[in-house]
Amino acid sequence: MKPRGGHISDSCRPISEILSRIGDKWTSLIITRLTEGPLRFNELKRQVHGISQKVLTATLRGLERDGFIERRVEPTVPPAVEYSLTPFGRELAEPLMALTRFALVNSQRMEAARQAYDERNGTPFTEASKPRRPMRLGMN
Amino acid sequence: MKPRGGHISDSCRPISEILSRIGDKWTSLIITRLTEGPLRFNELKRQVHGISQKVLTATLRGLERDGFIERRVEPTVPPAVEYSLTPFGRELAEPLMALTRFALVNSQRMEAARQAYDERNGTPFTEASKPRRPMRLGMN
DNA sequence: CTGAATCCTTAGGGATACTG
DNA sequence: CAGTATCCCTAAGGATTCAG
Repeated sequence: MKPRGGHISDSCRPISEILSRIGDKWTSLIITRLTEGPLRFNELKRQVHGISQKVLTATLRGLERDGFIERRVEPTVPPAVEYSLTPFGRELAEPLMALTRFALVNSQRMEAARQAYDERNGTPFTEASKPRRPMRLGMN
Repeated sequence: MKPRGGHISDSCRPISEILSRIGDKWTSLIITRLTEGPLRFNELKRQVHGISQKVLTATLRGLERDGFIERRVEPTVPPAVEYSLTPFGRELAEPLMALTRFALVNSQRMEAARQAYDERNGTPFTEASKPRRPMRLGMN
C-alpha cells in the first residue's frame, strides 16, 4: 500500500482476473488432469466429464495464451495435438491443488453447513423461490 | 467405465463447486478483506471497490450459507451488521490467499505471456473479433 | 482427430428505486 | 444502515453442424 488509501483496486485486478480464470468451472479440472502428464485433446475431453468440445477448446486456448499450458501439434494425419503444463503452469498448479484439496476434504462440511443454514432460514434464498426446475441439463 | 477408472466426476463435483464459489469475481476479495478483521456491510462495500450492493448481499449470503462467514446483527437503530470469518472460513482463506499471492506475484508474467501469444497469433481469439466495445461498464 | 462456426439458453451481475 | 425488489444485458457455456 502507498502513502494513504492503499489503492486496493490495483491489487485486486490481477486477483479477480486469475480467480475468474481458474474459477470457470472447467479450468481447474483441466489443470488437475494435466498435472499427471500431457494429454491429447480427446483424452482430455474424456477425462473431464461433461465438458463440450467448444468449451474445452476455448479454455485450452485461454490457458495457452496465459502461458500455463503448451500445445504441441504432431503433423500426422489425422493430426495429434498434445497439451501439457508449462513450468509456469506447474507453478500455478501448486496453490491451485491446495485449494482443490481443501474442496475435496471439506465438501461434506460445506454441505452440512448449507443444510444447517437452510434449516434455520428458508431453504434457498429468496424464500419465494418457485418450484422451478425446467432447466436444460447439459448432456454431451 | 466400471471398477476401473476412479470415479473422476465424483471427486470433481466439489472441486468445481468450490472453485465457482471463490472464482466468482468478488468472493476472494471479500474473504481477503475479512481476513484482516470483521467488517460491517458498508465498510465492506467501500473496500471492495466496484461491487454493487445487491451482489455484495448475495455473495455474503452464499458465504454464510456455506459456513465461511458469520453475520452478527447489532439490534440498534439503525441496525449494525458485522461480518466475520468463521474458523472454517479462515481455513479456506489459507489456500485461497496462496492463490491470491500467486496472482499478485505473477500478474505481469501472465500479461507478458498474453502479449507474446497475441503477437504470434492474431490478437484476441476469433480474429474476427469486431471492433466491439459498446458494453455498459459498471459504475456504481 | 481436432477443431471452427452457429445458434440458443441461462446465470451472473449491474442500475435503480424503495423500505424498516 | 442494511438490505429487497425489479429490470435489463452480457458473457459463459451447451448442442449441433461442418471441415482440414
